[in-house]
Amino acid sequence: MSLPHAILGLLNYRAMTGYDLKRDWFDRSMRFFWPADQAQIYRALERLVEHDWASFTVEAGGDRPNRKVYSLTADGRAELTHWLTTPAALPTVRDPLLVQLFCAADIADDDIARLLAATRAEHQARLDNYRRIQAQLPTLGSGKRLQLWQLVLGNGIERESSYLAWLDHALASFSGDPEPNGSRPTIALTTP
Amino acid sequence: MSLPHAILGLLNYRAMTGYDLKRDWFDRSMRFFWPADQAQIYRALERLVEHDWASFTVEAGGDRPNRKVYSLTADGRAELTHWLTTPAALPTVRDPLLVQLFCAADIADDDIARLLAATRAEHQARLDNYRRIQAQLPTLGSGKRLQLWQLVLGNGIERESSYLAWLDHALASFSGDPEPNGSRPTIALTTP
DNA sequence: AGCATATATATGTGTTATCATATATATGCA
DNA sequence: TGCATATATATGATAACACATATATATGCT
Repeated sequence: MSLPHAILGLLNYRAMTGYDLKRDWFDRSMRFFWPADQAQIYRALERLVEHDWASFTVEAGGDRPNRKVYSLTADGRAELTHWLTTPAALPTVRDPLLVQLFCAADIADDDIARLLAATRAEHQARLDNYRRIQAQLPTLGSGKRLQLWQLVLGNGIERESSYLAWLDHALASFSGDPEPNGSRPTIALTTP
Repeated sequence: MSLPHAILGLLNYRAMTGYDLKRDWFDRSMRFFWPADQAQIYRALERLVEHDWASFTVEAGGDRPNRKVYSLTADGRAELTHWLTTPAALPTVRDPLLVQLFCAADIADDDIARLLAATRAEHQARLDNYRRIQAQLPTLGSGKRLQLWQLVLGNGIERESSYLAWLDHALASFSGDPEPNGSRPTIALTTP
């Protein structure tokens, strides 16, 4: 049930339409740690209203389509506070690359190295993107909110950095070249 | 479509029933990077047969229920090789804790610290479990297969270690105590 | 004797997630 | 003029995942 709660959390910042939620939050930031498309957002809003966690008022939009502006009810605010202070289940890991490696005993080292290199490029791109966002974060908020956003972004940067370090370790053992030493952080991948 | 391919990869090791797949692979190792329950496995096997990537023979099981023993067809072997050498889409990140932190501006630091500490305990347990498995891995395989399994497990260990480092950083900024220095690896969570 | 567990497969159902399409109007650009 | 894009909501369809239950038999434990 994280999507409805995520939306509660965003509506707590300000009252919004489904369109606003998607454009201002899911397309920009939420998608990096909880993606949802338009259809999911509108259906989640319906469910929030059913639970009486949110309500909406219709604003006739002159030339534009009518806007359904959603805001939290008292129940919704209580539910949000409860959810925000209750530990959630850990995310399940589901990584196709690990499945591929697990089953790759019959694949040539060269092919494995190519697979790793291609994956590396995508993780590097992700990390670069996170760093670009990090550079402009301070212009988008301040105070505790900024602190929290930096923390969340920091998780992504840490995650991708460590994935890249692991990929480099893996690449070193499947490509002909010996592992260049000193350039990368050493990681503990062998039995202690 | 990773689950059918994962099963192709396992059937490539040896011909098996759905029950074997679950008991010997999904319950033990696959679940750490591609979980699937019994219903999903049996339905995936049906799909493999439809695609003509696998076929089965029925073994009358005397006292036990009949066994449908699945093995790869030539097409299935070709499909597996192709999949194993083709880069897959990166896993989507969907982490409830990050949603909670992103929306936690109105929550007291103490409550945030409690949330982080509870999550920390679960990630620590995961890491401990990975390390236990790592210690006994060499008894379960050898050669290239062992090398690959160590690599996959190393990914989990690296992932959880780095998540813990990030959590410690986060905890330090939300609990009263100043961050004890020197005990933890420094991570780059501030703008360069 | 009764109960849990193991072997083995099958199906029903609900929830989430993804993708596509429908509707209606306004603005800006080539 | 025409086409893409933005504003705004709604729904249909499918795939993937999760959870529960059904069936049938054997063994081992208390």
